[in-house]
Amino acid sequence: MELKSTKSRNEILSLLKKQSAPIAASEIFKKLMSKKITLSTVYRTLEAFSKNGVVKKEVQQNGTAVYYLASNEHCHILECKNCHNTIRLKYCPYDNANDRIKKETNFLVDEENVVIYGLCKNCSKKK
Amino acid sequence: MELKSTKSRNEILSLLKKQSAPIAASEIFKKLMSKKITLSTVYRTLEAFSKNGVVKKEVQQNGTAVYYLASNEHCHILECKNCHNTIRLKYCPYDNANDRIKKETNFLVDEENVVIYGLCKNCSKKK
DNA sequence: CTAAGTGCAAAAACTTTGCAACACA
DNA sequence: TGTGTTGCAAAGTTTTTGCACTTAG
Repeated sequence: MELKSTKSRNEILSLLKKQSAPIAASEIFKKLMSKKITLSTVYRTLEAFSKNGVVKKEVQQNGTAVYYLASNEHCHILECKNCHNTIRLKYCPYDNANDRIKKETNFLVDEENVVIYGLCKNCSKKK
Repeated sequence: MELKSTKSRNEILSLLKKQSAPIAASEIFKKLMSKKITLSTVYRTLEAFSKNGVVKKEVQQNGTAVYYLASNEHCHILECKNCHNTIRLKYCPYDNANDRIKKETNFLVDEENVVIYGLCKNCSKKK
């Protein structure tokens, strides 16, 4: 798997760099509409990037996948189910939990939700 | 929304009671094949149960949804990505993490993964 | 009786794939 | 030049929906 550099791939990569939260393939497709990139190319590129470790994929609770740059630092995003605003956490809230799981069961958690769903301050007040 | 008791619903409910891990709609359909229940009935029943709080739904990382009885006790299941064996946790490993998030950001986490993915003892050794 | 549930088939939403044309290294 | 990449259209999966018929309460 060589990973050639092409126009499409560069566009997709630089778009991903601009994102502050994971993005869906269809969104990428829409945002790069003017660049005439096919949806299948978007999917294939994202898959290639995934295999290469450049991006990570996460399937949301609505069933659609979102992608984000596999940056060096492991971080999490809180997304409000109501207003869809996001908060970026600068630490991993699950480190301790995963350590405990490891100690007690020898189970190695390797796939956490990067996006954590819930209600933000404002929206939880309203309910 | 009344939630009538029907043959199909009773079958699905008792099947759910037998499960030790979340199950997909297609699996329910297959297991109840002899009972002549349509796949759309399975989906509609699960949706009705969800709305009623009888079952919960979770979308896996492969994009398919799984369902489980909303039992009184909040628990988690560790699923090995390699061998697919499951371990049932009797506590919520994320309680502390969610408390901290709440304190620091006022964000109320309400949708955790019930199924946590990773590698079990044996499979993590092999790699 | 009548609102809710079901079967069937068709549609929807997202993702993958086959194949021929194309472009990077 | 040759392998990886792309476009296009078609197919695959899982889930949802419309409508006429049936059933529980």
